[in-house]
Amino acid sequence: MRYKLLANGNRPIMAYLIPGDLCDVHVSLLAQMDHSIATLSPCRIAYIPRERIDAIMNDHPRLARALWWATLVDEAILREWLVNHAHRPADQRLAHLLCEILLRSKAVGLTDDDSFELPITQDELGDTMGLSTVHVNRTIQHLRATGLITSQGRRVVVDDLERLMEFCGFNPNYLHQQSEAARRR
Amino acid sequence: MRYKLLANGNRPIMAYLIPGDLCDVHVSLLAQMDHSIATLSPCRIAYIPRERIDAIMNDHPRLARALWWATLVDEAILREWLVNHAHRPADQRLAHLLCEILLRSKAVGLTDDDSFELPITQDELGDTMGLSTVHVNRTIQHLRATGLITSQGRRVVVDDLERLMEFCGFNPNYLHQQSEAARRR
DNA sequence: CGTGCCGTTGAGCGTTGTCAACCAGTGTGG
DNA sequence: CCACACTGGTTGACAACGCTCAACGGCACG
Repeated sequence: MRYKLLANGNRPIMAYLIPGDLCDVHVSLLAQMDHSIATLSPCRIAYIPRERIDAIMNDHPRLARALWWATLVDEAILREWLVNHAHRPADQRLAHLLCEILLRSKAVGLTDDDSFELPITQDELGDTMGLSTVHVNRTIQHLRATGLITSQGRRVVVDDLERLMEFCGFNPNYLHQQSEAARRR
Repeated sequence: MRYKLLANGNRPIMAYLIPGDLCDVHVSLLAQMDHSIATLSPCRIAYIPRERIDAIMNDHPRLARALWWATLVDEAILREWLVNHAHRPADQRLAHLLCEILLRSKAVGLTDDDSFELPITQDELGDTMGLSTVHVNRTIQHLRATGLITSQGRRVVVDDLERLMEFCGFNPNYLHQQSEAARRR
């Protein structure tokens, strides 16, 4: 995850990185890091030396383009989070976050029939959505009561993805998950 | 500004573009636009054809790098907005937004001794920060009463920037406004 | 002199936060 | 094997922040 530490004791979480995501191109381009990165579960991490990125920029314009593309997708996700945090009530906010995690996990083959492992505590969900732990808990119960999700321990099951997306106004286009062919038109 | 239109009638504003900002590199890289762009005041806009961007990517790695850099700064700003929207109360949220607009305007020479024109209605500020117009109004009055800002019509005057930044916990590092020399280290 | 936009104010309500406590599961050391 | 501590989830009561609804005033524009 990406996070910051605030003077008031809050620890806002600003992004979840799932397997396959680039996490740190910033380091080679920006002079200083403006946030921190931490793991929420055991991770395997590939290290790409700065010189390698430089070399790609110089000699491989198509790869450079792809890297830039990845940054633009991250940006799109951030914009959607912004919308989600500031303009939707807690229940839709949580539902929206779950939809995104489900679709992104699915894209890398980490789901099992619209159910997935969520290695995130309710406290961390609160830090992500700007809600208190208590309210996150009640919101989860609300979604369960409405039949929108089922959860056993860390496993979240979405029985009817269409309905969940409908509930929170989820439009997946911001994830830009089309095939490369479609992307180049 | 960048904005979206939601089914529930909201119109979240996700970014303000000030003179000199790139507004639309997305078009040449992402297959579809996931948000809209509109002007809040009269603007002069430079159009860069898609082929020109392609050419830069292929033949001018240093320019390509600079474009990518600009994207990363946009991303950093989005992250900070995310923090601001989800983790600060209304008064600090507004103060933080004003600090950012002031610093970004100052960087392009649009300020006059820590005062600047803000061509944004209270309604639009509400759409930006996820607050109702009424509450934005009361928040502005609160900042005025505390002596943190003065405003005459569209003009906002910050008498004591240090104090305003202190009030909202503003850390300007996310704007990455160092000189190019510092940036390359 | 109307019309419309923007800012302002008041009253009442609802969502969410805080505080405090309790419970279940898990790992640890005696 | 059993206390013990610790983490994460759950619940209740109450307060606060921010929203909605409704109305009004100033100002620009035609």
